[in-house]
Parts: sequence; structure tokens; C-alpha cells
Amino acid sequence: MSSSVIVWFRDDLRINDNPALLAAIETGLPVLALYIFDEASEGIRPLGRASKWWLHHSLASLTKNLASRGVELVLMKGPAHAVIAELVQQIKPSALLWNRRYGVAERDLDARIKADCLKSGVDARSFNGALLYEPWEITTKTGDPMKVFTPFWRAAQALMAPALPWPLPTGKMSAFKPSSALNSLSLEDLSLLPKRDWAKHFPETWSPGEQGAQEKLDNFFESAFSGYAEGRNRPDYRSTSLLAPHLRFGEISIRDVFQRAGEAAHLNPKISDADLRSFRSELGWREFSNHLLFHNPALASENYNRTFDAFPWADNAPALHAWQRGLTGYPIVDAGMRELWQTGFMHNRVRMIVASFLIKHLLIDWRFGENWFWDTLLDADPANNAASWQWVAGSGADAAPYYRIFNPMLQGEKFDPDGIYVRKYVPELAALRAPAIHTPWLASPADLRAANVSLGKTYPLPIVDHAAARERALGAFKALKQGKS
DNA sequence: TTTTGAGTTGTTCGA
DNA sequence: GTCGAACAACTCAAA
Repeated sequence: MSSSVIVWFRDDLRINDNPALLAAIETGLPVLALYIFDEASEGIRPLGRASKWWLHHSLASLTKNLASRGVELVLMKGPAHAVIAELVQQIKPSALLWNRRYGVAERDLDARIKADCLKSGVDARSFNGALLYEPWEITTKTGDPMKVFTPFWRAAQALMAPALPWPLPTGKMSAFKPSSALNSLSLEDLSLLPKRDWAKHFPETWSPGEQGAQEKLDNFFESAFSGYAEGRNRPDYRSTSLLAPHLRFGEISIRDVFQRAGEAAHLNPKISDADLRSFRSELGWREFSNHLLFHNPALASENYNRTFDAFPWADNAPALHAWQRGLTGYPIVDAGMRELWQTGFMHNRVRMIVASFLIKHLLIDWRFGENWFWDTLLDADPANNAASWQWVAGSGADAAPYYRIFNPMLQGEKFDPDGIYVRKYVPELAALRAPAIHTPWLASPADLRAANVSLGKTYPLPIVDHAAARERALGAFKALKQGKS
């Protein structure tokens, strides 16, 4: 007779409001908590370097949190179906439970494992632990997937209020003790940390795990939530929640975030309806991205709008490299790219500016940007990253029109008016006064000397001219549009 | 089936 | 300095 239940953790590294874990506890059977580091299964995109750093620390945190409830997190490595088949063979559990992922390779893998389990008499069940709404729940009146955000989000919220978070049963869980030793690995065996010390400053900003996530949420409610509707555009001060990487790895429940935002807004009269709506709509974009990914599995690699397949992208390795390193000569762009490199994160407003610059000023294929973000962003998410890059490129759903080309000088002056953000990440310009800090090539020789800036030496001249690049992009995108008909 | 209103985040130009 | 229009029509979603 079987006597245990396996909870397979994936992108849900938390114990609070975790439907699969709760279901496992409710069976009353001893629980085995499992994580499989899988880079071997067909079609699964390997994590970027930043994500691996995060995963390492997040697993350490989950291990601790589970241990405090009496359960060990078992770590394994390899193609998930093989690992699970062997484990099932060894311990003969009565059930295997997990929370869903929405990429096609992940779904195929899960379906295969579910079928395997059913053949072996193991009850395999999946739950929604990642989204407010399942991607297939939201449709047009005719049953088709949605392609525009606003109707999508309206329909989602009209469908029903998102489910409330579940309280976790208190006390110790019943832990499964295997009779023979499991093939489990140590965290170090997974080799997730980078070899060079590129990530050494990440801990100044980040503390992966459930506690870190809750702290970020509380901080946000106390400081940036009031005025969020406007303030969220400002990279020069802490104006956003910083929850993205925690949400990426499921360290905090989206239902918890949604619900508690409502409570915080209710309690604090300084938080306006617009602030709440605005914050929740960001969660809505996360839902929308997953909706798009679910219905368009190739979202990260193929143009959603196939018209863009004919776009003549530039092959420009030096420009791509300058962009990646934050050496384009446009201070707000360079500050963003260096914030990314140094902290594993970039403010949302600046993400749009740097993405627009890569795509429209440099005419470089959005997929190069998507890949760089995938590798360097701690919150690199299969749905959000792909959907957002396509949105900026104009190839995505509900995308920006082609003539929307961000002016990096203007954006800098508007959203970083005192140059605080640029100064922080581009220290070689720190002594330049605003607004000249956003246009160093226009500063007088005397001002440059006084600020110790030598253009072309201590800081690059712009690698493209804004006005010329803008005209070039307008022409290229216009031609694409006309070529279609 | 046809019609209608609407669509995250911008920039530039000219009055 | 401020403000509205143009950019360019197109697609989506619902009535």
C-alpha cells in the first residue's frame, strides 16, 4: 500500500498559498518535497545566469522554510520524466502534485509525466499556483484568445474576483522518510552560481525567498504604493515594487499580492483608486503575457505578427556589444544597461527606453535583446520577457505603433530630471549638471572639463545620431507596412 | 454580417 | 512655453 505524496516544486518556491503543497498536506500522507534541476528535457529553455543565481538562493531559502516544518527538500538533477520515473519506482508514492507552468515544452513534459504516473497507479494532479486566472479562462465572446490588453483585463476581472489566498495549516508537516537512501544532491552539486564574481552586488538589493518577497511587498505598501500611478515611471527613486523576481520564482503568491494590495489601499487613504488600479493592471500584464504564451508557444522566438518576418534587421555586432555594456553614448540608455549588469534588474521605464533604442535606433532584432535580458535579468520570465520585447518591437499583441520611438534625451529629462539615476550608474558623468547630463555631447568644453569628462575617452560619443536613426527607423518600418499589402 | 468604438507607457511640428 | 494634430490606418472585440 502506497504511503506518501510527492510535491514537485518548480516555479512555486514557497510554502504559503501553494495549492499543490496544501493539497498534499490535506491527504494526510507523509510529504516528500522535490525539486528537479532540469536542463536536459527536450525544448526546455535553460535558465540564464542571473536566474540561476536567484534559483540557488531561493532553493536555499525554501530548504530552510520546509525544514522548519519538518520536511526536507530533496534536490535532483536531470530530465524530469526520467528522474520522476525512477523515484516513483523507488518509493511508490500514492500521488504526485505540482503547480502548472504555461510554456509548451513544460506542458508537454507534464502531460508525459502525468500519463506515466497514471500507468503506474500514481495519482498525478496539477494546480494553478502562478496566475490569478488560467490563460484559457479568458476568451472573446466567440471563444477565441484575446489579443488586446484592455478588453482582456476587463474580461478577466468581470469573470470573477481572483481566488483568495489559502491559509497554510499551522504546525509541522508529516515528512516522508524513505527506507532506502534517495539519489538526492546538495545545492552546490547543481553549480548554479556564476564562476566570476559578477553577482557580488546582487545581495545588496535582493534577498531571494519568501521572507525577502514579503519584505519587498511590505516596503512597497509603506513607501511607493501611494502615488504609484505617476511615480512608477521614475527610475531616480524607489518607485516600483521590485517584486518581479520573487513572482518569477513563485516565492510569493500572485493572489496574495492582488488581495493585499486591495487591503493596503483600503487602509491607507493616501493610496488612490488610480494607484491601486495601476498596480493591479501591472499584474494584469503578467496575466496577459501568460495568456499570449499559452496560445502562442513560440512567443520568445517567432514574431507574433508574421509581417515582421520580412523586417531587414541590421547585423551589427559592435553596436549590440556597446548596448549590452552600456556604452552607447546615451546616458539614460547606458545607465539602464549598467543597472541591469550590476543589480540584475532594470526599472520598467528604462527597460522600454533601452529596448526601443536597440530595436529602433540600432535596428537590431528584438530577439538579441530578449536573449540578453533572459541571461542577465533576475526576473527573466518566459512569458513577460518575450511578450514585452515583442510589444516594443511592434511585432507583438497590442503593440506599440512603429512611429513610437523613444527619444533618449527627452526621456532622461522627463523621468530623471535631476540626473540622479544616470549619476548612480554612469559615475564618469556624475559631475555634470542636469539637464546636460542627458546630453553630454552638447555640453560646453568648459563644462566637460570641469566635470572631468572627456568625450570619446572617459565616456563615448553617441554611437548613432538620434534624428538620423529615427528617420531611418521610420522608413524601415513604413516599408515593412507597405510591403505587406 | 456589419458597424462602431477603442486601443499602456511617444515625438515632433507648427500655431 | 503650451497645446493639439499628425503620425497611418489597422485590428480587435462587442453590439
